[in-house]
Amino acid sequence: MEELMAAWSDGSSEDELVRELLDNHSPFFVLPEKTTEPDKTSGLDEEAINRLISAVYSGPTIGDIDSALSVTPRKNDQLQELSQASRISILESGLNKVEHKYTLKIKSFGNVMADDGYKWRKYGQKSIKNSPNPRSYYRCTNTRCSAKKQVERSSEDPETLIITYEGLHLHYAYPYFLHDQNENVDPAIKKPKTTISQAQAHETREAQESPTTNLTTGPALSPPEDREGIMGSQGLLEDVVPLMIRNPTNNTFSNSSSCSSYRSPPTSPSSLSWCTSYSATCFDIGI
DNA sequence: CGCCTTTGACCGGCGC
DNA sequence: GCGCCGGTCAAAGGCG
Repeated sequence: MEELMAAWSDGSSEDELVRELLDNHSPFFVLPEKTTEPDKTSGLDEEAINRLISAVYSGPTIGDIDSALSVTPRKNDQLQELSQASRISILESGLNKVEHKYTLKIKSFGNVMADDGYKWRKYGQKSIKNSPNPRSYYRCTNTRCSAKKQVERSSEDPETLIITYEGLHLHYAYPYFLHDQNENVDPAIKKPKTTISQAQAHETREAQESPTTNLTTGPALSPPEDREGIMGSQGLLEDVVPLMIRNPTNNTFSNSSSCSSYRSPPTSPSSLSWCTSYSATCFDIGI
């Protein structure tokens, strides 16, 4: 895993990934058979890929987030409204971007936490100057994922968690690219996979749900049942609020292909889905 | 026994 | 050069 991460940290590997993306017959990345949008079946692939390629080299902006959150299936006006609400919630809830990192401030209430579906491995904890609270460092356990996050408790408000999200949950895009999941998925990847449709529904719902239900209201973090099925407990680490933003339909790789590629991680298909997740109980961050 | 956290060491960047 | 600081590594131990 370390080797893989290291290999991904240099530009040549990134270029390699881009080449993989351009190769429709790559064993790693194949184009989705079809998009969920019926009226756009031809001519999409090249355009989408081009957009994806450029996204590999650029990071998301607040505007991207805004756009991504504004996109919902057109057929569902209710979802559209929900998405708007979510968007407002997020932007008013302290989501900030600083140098390829997204910082989120949320209130934590007690120790009732929900897993966000991502497995994190803690790889460090440091005491921070001018703060009584330590900061914890987590990396996504998926070997093909560059996502990291830092969690610390605000020195001003002990109830506020400051989560800095960095990188992408690359693997969430893989169902769109893997020709045969059983064939190509790294055996080390233990995160349960869902089917494309399931993953899509999962992410879409969370993107719209969590900001309103969790970010603004804080308590009552009871996770949807089906979430438990695909994530499993993390022991000490239980993630609280899931937030996945993805552009679900109208052209698979639209603007929200705002994937951050911090430093140089090759985050290719991650353009499809980036997400923030934040977490930690008091115990979790060592308080 | 394998996976995870803990925790001090280590490293690189930066300011003096 | 030196020390500080934030980030990462990796050995050791814990736990299911």
